[in-house]
Amino acid sequence: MDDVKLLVSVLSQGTELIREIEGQLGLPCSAETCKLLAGEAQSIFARAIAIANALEQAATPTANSSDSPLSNSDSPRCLRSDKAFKELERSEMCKKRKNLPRWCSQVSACSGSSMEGPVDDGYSWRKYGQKEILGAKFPRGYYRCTYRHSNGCLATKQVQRSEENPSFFDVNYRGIHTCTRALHRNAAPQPKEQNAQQKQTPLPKTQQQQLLDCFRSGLTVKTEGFGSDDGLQGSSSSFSFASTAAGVVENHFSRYNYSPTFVSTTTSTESNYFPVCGMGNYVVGTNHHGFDSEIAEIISAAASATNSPTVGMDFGFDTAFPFDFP
DNA sequence: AGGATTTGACCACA
DNA sequence: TGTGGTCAAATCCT
Repeated sequence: MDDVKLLVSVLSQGTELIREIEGQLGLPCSAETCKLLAGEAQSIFARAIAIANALEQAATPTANSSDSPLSNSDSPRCLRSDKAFKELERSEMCKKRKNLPRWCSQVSACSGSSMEGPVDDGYSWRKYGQKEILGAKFPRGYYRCTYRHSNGCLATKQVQRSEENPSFFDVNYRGIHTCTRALHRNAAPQPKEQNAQQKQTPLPKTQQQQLLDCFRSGLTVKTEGFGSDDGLQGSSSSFSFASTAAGVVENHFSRYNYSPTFVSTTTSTESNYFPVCGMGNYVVGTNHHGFDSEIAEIISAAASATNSPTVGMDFGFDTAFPFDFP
């Protein structure tokens, strides 16, 4: 039942956003704001779909009653011995994690910030482990959602410094945030763990706009390794955004392990983050084909727009990948 | 004092 | 049996 409440809550947030967009429509020069809000709304509704999917899975007769990926906090703990319960919980969690969507991204260590981790991705993470990985120069850090216990959010991520370029971090995300806190990250109490790299102070609207414009103007879309229409039919596909001004932004997607690779080398000391959370919304359940076709549309639009590999950002980057500047 | 991080130990899987 | 992922007690930080 908590899951249903969560779903209602998320949908309400979406409705709020739509209202906000409506309010913006009459105002001059609000197109960009509308786009941003639309992106946010899209992300929220994708989250709602994820929750609905999870509810459906939990409702299927074959599903274990405690198999809800959203909440296991209300399992009948009192009916079992603590140790037995923990063992059972562990094995159930193990099964669940196997089915969680995964995707990875590469982010830069924010210049001027601590080198302890990549830039904020908009969510609150709590570190629960670190391990030396065989053959790897740098240890891997294990993080889970701060609201794991309160909201049953199973999202986790693994952060490891890239060996090729130690100023970048390889971040592996697992699971989708089912907590609603992330949507209100500015309002919610933030953990102190992110230190300098997490500045939660919202940017003034104009500054947000500048960042977005700056990012857009410096982006190039390259289509790599695509034949024609069958570019996405293979086992993997990729395209990249290369920022000629500020650095490189790359995305690599594959059918079974989407790997959006965002590399931001913005010189801004303000926290910025790419919507890896939004990306996650596209790998919910079995919606892979929808995501693929969306990418295919984007790529074909980019390819047909011009023979030059460089196109403007108006092909819908912020629709497919809504930005969010805290 | 409460929450976050560290780190050794445990467990599942290949 | 080795390795990666997670747990949980100890410790740190605010």
